[in-house]
Amino acid sequence: MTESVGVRRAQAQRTRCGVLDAAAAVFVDQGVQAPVRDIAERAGVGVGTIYRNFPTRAELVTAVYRHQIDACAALAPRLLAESDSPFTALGRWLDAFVDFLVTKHGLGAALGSGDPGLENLHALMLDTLLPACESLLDACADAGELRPGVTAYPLLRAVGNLCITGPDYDRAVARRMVELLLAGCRAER
Amino acid sequence: MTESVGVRRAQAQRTRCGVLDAAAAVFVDQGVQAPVRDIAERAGVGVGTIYRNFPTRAELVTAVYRHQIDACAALAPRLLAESDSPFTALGRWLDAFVDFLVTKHGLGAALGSGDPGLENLHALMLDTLLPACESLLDACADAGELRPGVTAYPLLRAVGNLCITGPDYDRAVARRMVELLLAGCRAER
Amino acid sequence: MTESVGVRRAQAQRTRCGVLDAAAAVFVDQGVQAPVRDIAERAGVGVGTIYRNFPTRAELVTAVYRHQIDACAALAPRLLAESDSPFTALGRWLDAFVDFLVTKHGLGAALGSGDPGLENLHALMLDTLLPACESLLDACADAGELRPGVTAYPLLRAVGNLCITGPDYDRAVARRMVELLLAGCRAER
Amino acid sequence: MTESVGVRRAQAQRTRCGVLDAAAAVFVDQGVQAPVRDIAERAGVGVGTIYRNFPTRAELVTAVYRHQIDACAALAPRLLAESDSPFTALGRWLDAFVDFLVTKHGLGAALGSGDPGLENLHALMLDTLLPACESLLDACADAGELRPGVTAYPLLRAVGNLCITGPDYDRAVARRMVELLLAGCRAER
DNA sequence: AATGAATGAGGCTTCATTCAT
DNA sequence: CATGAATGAAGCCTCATTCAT
Repeated sequence: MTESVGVRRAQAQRTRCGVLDAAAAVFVDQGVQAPVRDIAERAGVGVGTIYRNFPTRAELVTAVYRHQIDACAALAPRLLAESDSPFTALGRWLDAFVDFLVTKHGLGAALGSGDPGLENLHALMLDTLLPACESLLDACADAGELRPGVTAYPLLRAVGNLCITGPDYDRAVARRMVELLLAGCRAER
Repeated sequence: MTESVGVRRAQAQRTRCGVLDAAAAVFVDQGVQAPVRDIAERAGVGVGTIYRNFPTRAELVTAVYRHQIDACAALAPRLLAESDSPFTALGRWLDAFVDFLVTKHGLGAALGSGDPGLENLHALMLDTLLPACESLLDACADAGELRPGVTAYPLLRAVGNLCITGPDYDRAVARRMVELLLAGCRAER
Repeated sequence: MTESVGVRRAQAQRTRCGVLDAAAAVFVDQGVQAPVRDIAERAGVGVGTIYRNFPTRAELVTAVYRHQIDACAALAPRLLAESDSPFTALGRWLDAFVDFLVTKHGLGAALGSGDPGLENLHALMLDTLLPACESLLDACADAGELRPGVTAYPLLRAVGNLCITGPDYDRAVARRMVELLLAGCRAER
Repeated sequence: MTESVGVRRAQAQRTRCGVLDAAAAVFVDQGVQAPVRDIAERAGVGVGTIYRNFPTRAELVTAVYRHQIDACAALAPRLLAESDSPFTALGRWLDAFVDFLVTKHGLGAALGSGDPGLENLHALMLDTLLPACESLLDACADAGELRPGVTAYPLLRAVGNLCITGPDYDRAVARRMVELLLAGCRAER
């Protein structure tokens, strides 16, 4: 009896993961505004299942990106330890962030859209990425490598915006633009 | 007879302008994907009138922004003549561009959306703003003030993206980020 | 003064004819349900002018075909006089009718549609073509060439229906089918 | 679990049938171009249900008539076996076809409309009725009862057209006209 | 009498969301 | 828990018709 409950829970967990995978894939293809039914189909479940697990679209979007966001945040201290200078670490970390954003296209637009239902995601990113970014910026500032007044939140938002790609403005271009922005953040010598 | 036709035409022209004003206002509130009916209501006309004057949404969007785009483009040579250095002129011109984009927020998102059908607008901006920006960049390059490899199109797209504002990321922040990007475009000494 | 009234009337008459010509042409291209605006454009007038002259679509349709209907009716006595036998005359007359119907495609469908607003046209055809057809049938009956029980009205309706053409069922096929129907109407020997 | 799914499917099937019945009824009243909403209302369902089951109007129309078309086609060999002569069988079969067409009046018009998108229906009729008719015609030809050059497709189209009924041109008249057409198809002795 | 701008009803279609099984 | 059929609001667009000039 207790066991069967465990089995059921495990099954539910697997369903949930399947939905997340499907949603991630569909978001790549169609953006975060993709029809719920498309996600359900890709996951091989009914739409009701999506709604049970993620009553709002924002919750789904948030859940989809939580893992990657966590991974990205966890990267910061590692890069800081590995790199020659804090500023180099910051550059590498932003590269990773760009990769994350550009791969999941539609996310950048979603973040920038000001959609009130996406505040969860926004909050999530703030909660995890902001501290990570701040730690890097602090290190840069301590090393005298950072132009004064550069703060984490606007920087992340700016990078997020720069990663809204399209035809003629692809990942490579986005990276280049982030590079330029970063160059502008370096303390003048 | 001829006169009354003229009167009618004038009235139609006024209607058309009313639609453009309404559309501009609604675009600010809701973005360029706002329902046609909302625009019609704000303009105090029927939806049919919108469709009569602007058969496709792209034509409406384009018309809404055409004047301001033209004005912005015309600013480039003037600033170039007035300013101490080409790079200063570029900075001022981008400020004007930012003002334009931020005021009409939704335009940035529209440009970044990759929505086919908005290619008219895209083309319009390329046709008018790209040459303006290029003239400034060329002048900067001639003066040795520009980091090699910075070109007009990605720069405009990037600035457009940086101007997608929201709560906690307003016009002032956007300006600041564009400033940093621009700083990154300056040739290192 | 009286003259200028005459001039105005003549002008109005010309306008009316222009509309009729345009409508006829548009009906050939798009059928009798073509948008009023298309007709107005083709005629080079405003839609208001159409409505002034032909308050209902049925009146316009009727007017468009009146001349040709009259001509077709007038053909009957001529063919009867020219032909070897009344049945031959009937065949030729139906050929002319088929040509009329098929050329103005959409008319057949219109007649068969049972559209209550097209009863004028229906009445017109009855008033003019029915007597013509009856005269031919009577002559055939007198000559003993007609299967008993064949009457004008159903025959005209049937021919009208047979002339609803489409891809893979064109004028030539329609003619052939009318021929077969006619063959079925000939008295058995 | 499996059972409840079965119940749901059965319910869905009943809904589907209800839609088909409603559509058939509405088509009789208003023709196959009737507004989707009218069909939905008559069926007591939402418009979405119509679109779920029949994404295009053509699919709906096709489904509505499929059963009867199949039944009609299946009649051909039976009549051929039962009847004295192939030509008699052909006559009886066309009678059945006429009954089918006249009862669902709107079908004839649909077939004759040339509306693209209704090609499914067209194809369906070709696929099922054409071979049936051809088998009868072949038998007639073998028996020397058929006028040379009479083929199935135009004949079916012609009969379809003859069955576009209206006031003063009802089922009985349509039958009579088809009889005459058929008489014209009989080989002359 | 002619014009054509404006209107808005009406039809189409999509999809987020609910709920009975 | 999962399902997916059903719903209907919401957008889109077309065009018949009116009416001020």
